[in-house]
Amino acid sequence: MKATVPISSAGLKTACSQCNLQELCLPFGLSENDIDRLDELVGTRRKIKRQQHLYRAGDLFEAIYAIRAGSFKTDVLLEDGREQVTGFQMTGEIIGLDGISTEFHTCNSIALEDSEVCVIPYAKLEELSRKVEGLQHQFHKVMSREIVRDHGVMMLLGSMRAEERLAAFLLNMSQRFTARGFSSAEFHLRMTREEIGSYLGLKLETVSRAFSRFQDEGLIAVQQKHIRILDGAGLKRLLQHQPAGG
Amino acid sequence: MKATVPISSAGLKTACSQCNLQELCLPFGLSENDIDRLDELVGTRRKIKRQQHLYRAGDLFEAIYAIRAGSFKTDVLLEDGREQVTGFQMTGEIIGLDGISTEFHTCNSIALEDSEVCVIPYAKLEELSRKVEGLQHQFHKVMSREIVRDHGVMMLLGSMRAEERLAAFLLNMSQRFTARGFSSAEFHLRMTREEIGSYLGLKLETVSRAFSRFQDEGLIAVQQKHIRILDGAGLKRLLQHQPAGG
DNA sequence: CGCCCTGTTGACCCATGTCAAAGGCTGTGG
DNA sequence: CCACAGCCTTTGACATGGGTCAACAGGGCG
Repeated sequence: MKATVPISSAGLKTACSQCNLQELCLPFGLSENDIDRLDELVGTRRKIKRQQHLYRAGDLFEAIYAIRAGSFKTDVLLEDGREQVTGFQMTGEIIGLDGISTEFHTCNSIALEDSEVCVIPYAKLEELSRKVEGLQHQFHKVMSREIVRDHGVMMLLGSMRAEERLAAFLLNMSQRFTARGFSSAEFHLRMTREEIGSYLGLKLETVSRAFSRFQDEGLIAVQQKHIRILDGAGLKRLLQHQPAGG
Repeated sequence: MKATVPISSAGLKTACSQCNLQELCLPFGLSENDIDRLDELVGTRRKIKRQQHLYRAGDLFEAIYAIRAGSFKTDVLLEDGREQVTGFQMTGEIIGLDGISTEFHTCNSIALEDSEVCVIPYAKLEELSRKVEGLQHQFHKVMSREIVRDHGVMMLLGSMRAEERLAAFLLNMSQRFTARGFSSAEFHLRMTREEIGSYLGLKLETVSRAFSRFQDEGLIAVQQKHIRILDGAGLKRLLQHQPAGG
């Protein structure tokens, strides 16, 4: 039952103007006119199978990517094998920005499920954003938003205790699913407990125990990767007034 | 003994083309010609006294700043009073990038000593970087470098133990002092143990103890904020092969 | 000169890591 | 369609790194 017509993984033409992810992606806030010009820019799509790398630390940087379907994690590896997951990305989000700095990627990007990205050649993006003010501004916002997000993660890792971190994580996921038109109360996590733990600076057992405790307290219902939020306000309450940890 | 001629804190004209921090700052890599055009852009300088804010979370974002003299910390505050220091900045570094995302700053920037910054009005920067390709590229690199740096901090906070964090911090400071023409082996920290601790996700007592242990082991000599690195290789060794912590 | 802020050190404790075992899901091959 | 293998998750028992609390010391500024 394989596809009888082999489809080149890099052969599909993309069109931002046709895409229903506009609101979440690089075109956000641009005029129709400007979005049409973006179409020139975004070259091809690329399919990435679950567990495969979109790029690796050390790869030459040539393009940034907009996630068209699926989801990814980015991570950094230390020589001794320790892994730090630096983020989870969903549809409409832009990845690869780390590569601009040195012309080489500094982290790995791995698909959490079969996924598809729009390839945005970076040289072309710079060129076009010199002509299209709205694009320039939106691109800067995307980068700045990444910086702000990173600061939030630092806050999480540097100042919050295990349960606060997980609560913040769940609320963040919920909000992002909502923005994509999915239920805010019920969703399917694509990553393992170990990956969540790495992101949150915790061991997988600690993550698992925190899930169990949340469930015992009636805040959520967990079944493997399937999460149902029963008491979002309760989760939010966890984020405040906690005695400072770690 | 006050200055007899009152100097407006915002009245001094800046010139990148004259500045000896070029190599570390926004002009890096630009042609002489392009740097001359930067001079139009960079409006004024502003002096900030020790402990004063350059901007606060919630302030309207209008400009980014290049540090001309002195040093700063940036931090994020939680409602319950917890503070996370997100970075320490030295001469030539650019601060304020967090504000692009929402038009409002999301963190506080506080001078660690009497300092001076060059004010770079953001609207003008976007305008000029549409005309000057090199400036555009350099600005993007600055933002990307901040993202990469943040990932490094996440690694630190998420995967390293207390002594590794401090060793990484000291090596990083050493390297940045070197880049500024100061000794790599001997320097003066501008921040308190508490601020270092907040940055590294540790309590001040833990930072103090780690300093003492490093001293006992002959890796460094500490006297208050004055640090002398005696065995840089030893510090580097601490960063590897450590059993994964926290 | 004295106060206050910063830093150091000790004793104790707790949150989270470590190690271990077992159960459930999923995918694959027979 | 079933059985098996491997991964993921959960849970328990125990260990420990770093937090907490407290006392004190040094240095700089008023």
